[in-house]
Parts: sequence; structure tokens; C-alpha cells
Amino acid sequence: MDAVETLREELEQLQKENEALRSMFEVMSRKYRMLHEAYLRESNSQFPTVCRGFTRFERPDVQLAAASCSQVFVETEPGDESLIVKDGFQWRKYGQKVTKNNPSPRAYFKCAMTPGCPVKKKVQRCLEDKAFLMATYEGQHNHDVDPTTGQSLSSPGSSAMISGTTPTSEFRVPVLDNPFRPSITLDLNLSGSNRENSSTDVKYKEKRIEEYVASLAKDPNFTVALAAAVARSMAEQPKPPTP
DNA sequence: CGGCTTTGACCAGCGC
DNA sequence: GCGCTGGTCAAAGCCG
Repeated sequence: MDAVETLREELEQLQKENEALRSMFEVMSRKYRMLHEAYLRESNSQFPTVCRGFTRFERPDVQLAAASCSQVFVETEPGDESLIVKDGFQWRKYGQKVTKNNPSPRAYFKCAMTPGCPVKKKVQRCLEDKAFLMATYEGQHNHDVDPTTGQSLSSPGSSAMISGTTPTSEFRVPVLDNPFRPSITLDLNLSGSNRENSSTDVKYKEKRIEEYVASLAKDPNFTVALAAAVARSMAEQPKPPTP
């Protein structure tokens, strides 16, 4: 009988923790919605300025003047194990390593469109969600996009969505002028998603929430990450009218 | 045959 | 000084 009682206590404890986490997540979601609404209001009045550094650039001069280091998250097809990010440029792979914190190998690429182009990129599967590839761009292209491809420019700091080349979706976390600035990723679609409600899935959700809350508590750049999430949300919506 | 990818080796930076 | 880790090099193999 003691075992049953112990289990019951553990269950109650877990329920309390679950409730606490749920409350925290609801607060997060509420704050996200408020920020998102404020962002939409702001972007309606001064859209190009607000979006600088995030997901939508329309002007090539803004693209070329943008930051020299950025990260892109690219969703891949299920079962696609390759580390190829289609971004309109030609890349030569020069190395691959398995890093300490991620069992997936990291691939190293150099821009191969012109011999002297200094741009490099690193591509690694996202640890939290293996459906995503994380590409880190360093440097700036000293040339324009290959006109034969007809694809939009996607140099570091620019963030034009790649049209017609890939069915993937992506959002970009700008690292601005500091390439060593840490960044975190947020999947704010967690609430209200259509995941199955199996027990393993509930545990998965709880674990994810726990991870998010922990990372938020530790990371002073929450605002940056939240802005990136807003940018992602913007990217998934129909393009707002430009003035 | 030339260009690209793969992969083991090598090097530099950093922490202990 | 040593070991660990990330980044780069370069030889070998593959493919069109």
C-alpha cells in the first residue's frame, strides 16, 4: 500500500509541476502575442526600417549593407539527411566535423561563385528539431547572385525568402555585428498545435516547455529571440503591403 | 579529365 | 604543458 501512496504523491507532485509549467507557458504565449501585435502595428507604419535585420528585405542596397554574420534555420523534407541549403549561391564543401554538443555533423562551405569571395557558411542539423538545418553565414559576398539561377540574393544579413527553389520555410536570427553573440531558437507554435495527445507527446511537450523556460531564464537576449520568432511568424503570413 | 565531395590529418585557441 | 575542440587542409575517390 505504501508503494501506491508513494506513487500517488509523485503523481500529485508531477501534476503540480505540470500546472506551474503550463502557467509559465501561458504567460510566455500572452507576452508573445502582445509583442507580435505591437510589432505588426509598428511594421504597418515603418515597415522597411523595423524589418531591417530580420526576414524581409526588398532593396538590394539594404541587403548589401546588412550585417556580416547571420543564422538561417531551414526546414528540410522528412528523411532528407543532406546538409544542403539552397540559397542561390554556389558553395564548395571543404570540411565536415562532428561537434561536441551535437551528434549531427557540421559541414563547412566556401562560396564558389567567384575565386576571391570570402564568404563561408556552416551547416548543421538543429539539435532540438532535426527537421531543421541551421546555416551560419560569415563574411560578405563581393559579387552579386548568379544571374543564370535567377534566384534572389541571400547574402549574410539579407533575408529575402528564396522563391521557387525550395518548399522549405525558414527564419533567420540576426547576429548583428557580433558573430559571437549567442542565440536561441523558439518554437512558439507549440501551443495549439495539432500534435497527437499521447502520453509520450505530453511528456515531450512538458520537456520542451521546461527547456524553453530554462533557456529564457538564462539568456539575456530573450528579446532578440522573441523578435526572431515574430519575424518567423511574419514570414509565414502573407506579405504586408509596402508603402 | 576536370571539378566536386569525402575524410583523415593537422593546426590553433582555449581551459585546466 | 597537456588535452580537448573547432576549423582548415589536402589527398584520394567519385562522377559527369
